[in-house]
Amino acid sequence: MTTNIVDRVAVIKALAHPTRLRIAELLAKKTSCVGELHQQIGGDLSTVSKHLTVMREAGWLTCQKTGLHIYYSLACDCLDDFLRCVDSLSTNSNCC
Amino acid sequence: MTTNIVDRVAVIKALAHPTRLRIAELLAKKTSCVGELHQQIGGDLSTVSKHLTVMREAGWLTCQKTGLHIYYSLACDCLDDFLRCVDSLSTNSNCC
DNA sequence: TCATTACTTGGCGAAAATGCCAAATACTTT
DNA sequence: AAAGTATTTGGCATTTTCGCCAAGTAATGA
Repeated sequence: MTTNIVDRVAVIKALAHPTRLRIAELLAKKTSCVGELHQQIGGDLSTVSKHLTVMREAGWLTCQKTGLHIYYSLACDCLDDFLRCVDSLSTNSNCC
Repeated sequence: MTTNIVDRVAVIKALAHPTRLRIAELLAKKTSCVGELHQQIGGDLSTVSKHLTVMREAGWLTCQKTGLHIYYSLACDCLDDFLRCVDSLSTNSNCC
């Protein structure tokens, strides 16, 4: 199958937001439910929930329902590689 | 220095667009000027130019002026790793 | 200097993303 | 069944992004 550029963009876009990137970092450390993430992040709980939906639909997260809680986890083990690449890009370009 | 989440998001966001991702792929194969990229991509030339500015300011691109042309190149060697991570995420999540 | 080629910048309407509130759903406990 | 807890969904105003057009800048050549 051909690598669809639309799917790729959806994945990348799902991390192209400060709150969602923060969520990814938090979930890389510890599987959590929406309420726990909300405590770290602030703002509206429903906003956090919607960010989680975006990330889950893009493929970054898996989730598991246990009683009243829904626990979210990072679905990949490549976030460090991904961010290593991101951090390697210098913003101060000596260009034309 | 602390890794600033705002800078990271700017880098990620710069690739979170179908045309810009396409540009990254094209430039990974071959250093090109705006006109050459425009031939591959279509649309308005000024739009392509603006996408290049976004990518350059984020750090993805370097550029070099030679006469009338401005040649753009990928500034990193980690695009493959980056995309490998992106492609590893399955969209069809078997979640709640 | 004038015309041409290559590219960028300004501006603006259209589309998409964001965040908050209110309401709805789902499960548990009493 | 009713109340309580955890989370999602709907809706909407605000902000951001996008793409095209027109105009501007920069280097080259006649």
